[in-house]
Amino acid sequence: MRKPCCDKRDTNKGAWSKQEDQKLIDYIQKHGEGSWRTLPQAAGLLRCGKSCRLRWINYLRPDLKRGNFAEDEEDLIIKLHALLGNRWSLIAGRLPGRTDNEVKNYWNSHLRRKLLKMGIDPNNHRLNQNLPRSQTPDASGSTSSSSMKTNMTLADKSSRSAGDHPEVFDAENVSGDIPRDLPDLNLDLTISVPSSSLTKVEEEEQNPYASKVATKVARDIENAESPTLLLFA
DNA sequence: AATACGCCCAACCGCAGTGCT
DNA sequence: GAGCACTGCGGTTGGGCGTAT
Repeated sequence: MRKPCCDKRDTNKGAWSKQEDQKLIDYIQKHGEGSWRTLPQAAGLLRCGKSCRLRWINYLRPDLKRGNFAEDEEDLIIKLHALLGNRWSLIAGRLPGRTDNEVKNYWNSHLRRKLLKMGIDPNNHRLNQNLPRSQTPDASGSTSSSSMKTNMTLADKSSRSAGDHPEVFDAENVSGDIPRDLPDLNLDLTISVPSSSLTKVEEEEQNPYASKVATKVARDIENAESPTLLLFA
């Protein structure tokens, strides 16, 4: 039996106060991230380490981009979800300043619905035959989303490489039972990790978190069995 | 104005992965 | 190799808020 991550009797739960936020920020600015288990006590917080980590990553990190998702971010999420499924941390890793939680919430509250409205099954990114397609305004192409132009190239490529993501776009099936007016995902993924002329070390100094995520994403992509994923590299 | 309803998002929970002893 | 501690991830929950009735 695993011990709980903290003694729940002595920890606060629920929304964070400004004072708690400030304590956490101050502590991390002084000592850096990590050691989440011991951090709360060291920082004088009555919180569980996991809670501190989540608060920092999802809300307090200085490099976070707050506010609405841009259209190109939406497109990218849809494309990445088609390839990666619900691997939110990987998807968020390609969206500078966005967190996995934010992406996940945005997907569940906006993008899922948007795809459904367009007659696309958000789980497998295939056209849902039970839903009306052309009647819906979005499905007729009124959407300005660049991802919905007709282009099957990458989907074709990915068809044999879905590998451990059977839920992803399967063009082999598509060719058989999906009509040609399929709104396509234009999986031409050209967005890259924010680049700069900085060296890796300089980059890490300026933005340690983004750098860490970028490294992890690159590693995950390299390790991915699916050749499709190499397109991100 | 009061209530019901639906949506959004921060936070929690449990499990899996990884590294250390 | 086993056991443990710690971290990270994805699914889920619930409170707050806006809108509809």
